[in-house]
Amino acid sequence: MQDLTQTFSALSDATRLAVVERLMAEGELPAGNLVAAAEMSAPAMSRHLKVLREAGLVQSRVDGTRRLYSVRAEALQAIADWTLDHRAFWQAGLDRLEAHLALDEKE
Amino acid sequence: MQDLTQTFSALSDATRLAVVERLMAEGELPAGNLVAAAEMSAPAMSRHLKVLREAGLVQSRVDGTRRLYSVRAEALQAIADWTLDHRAFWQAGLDRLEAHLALDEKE
DNA sequence: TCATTATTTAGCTTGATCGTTAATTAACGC
DNA sequence: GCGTTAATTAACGATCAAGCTAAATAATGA
Repeated sequence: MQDLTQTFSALSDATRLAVVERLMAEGELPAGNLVAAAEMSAPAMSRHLKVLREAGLVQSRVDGTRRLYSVRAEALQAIADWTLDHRAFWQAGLDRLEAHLALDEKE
Repeated sequence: MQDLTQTFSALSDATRLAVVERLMAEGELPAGNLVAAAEMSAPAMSRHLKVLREAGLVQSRVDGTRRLYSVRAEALQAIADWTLDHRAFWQAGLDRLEAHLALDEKE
């Protein structure tokens, strides 16, 4: 991973954010599957995936003729850590973090 | 606040990320102070502040001839919430979140 | 009101980003 | 090896981001 600005830059595009969210929800997916979901040519998606790769947000592995993409936890950790470092700011008064975690417990 | 991509886009520039971090650390500051810290013309910084304002990351209030800028907690919350929504991903195995919070306790 | 200080807006230039189609690389099965 | 499928790279055009200088706006204070 590099600096946070590169991570944020990678996530500043709707297509790329959607890809990351989908990979987090569904796990490893081939590039072709991601192309099919986005209304976009394969080369365009390939370029987006390259941006995500270079930012350290996703990784790919070869599976026959396909390339399976998945999210790199470290990159997400970096963002989470940043928000936690500045928790004093967004946590004003009531403990939102606790509330959020409590919500998870119920699920 | 709008969508997360706009928030991420605003933070994808080193100057703007530095401004946000400084405002979080030092609180409300006049635009001129932010210009002085960055090696950049006043118009350039003004434009950056506009981007941050439009993304909902900062707010400004008038103080005589100056404008005092500060961070909007809601925007930071939005990012924190997003990471927490996908906590299952970056939290792999050991509880990093707990570790981070425990660190805060010590301070 | 007039000069000063603080900040933003306007106009311009340069470089990056995002999409397209066409061509290339890589791995598989026959 | 050859054709097929999957994905990337190349090359191009259009739009957007970020810097600058100069000009405009806003509030203060003599």
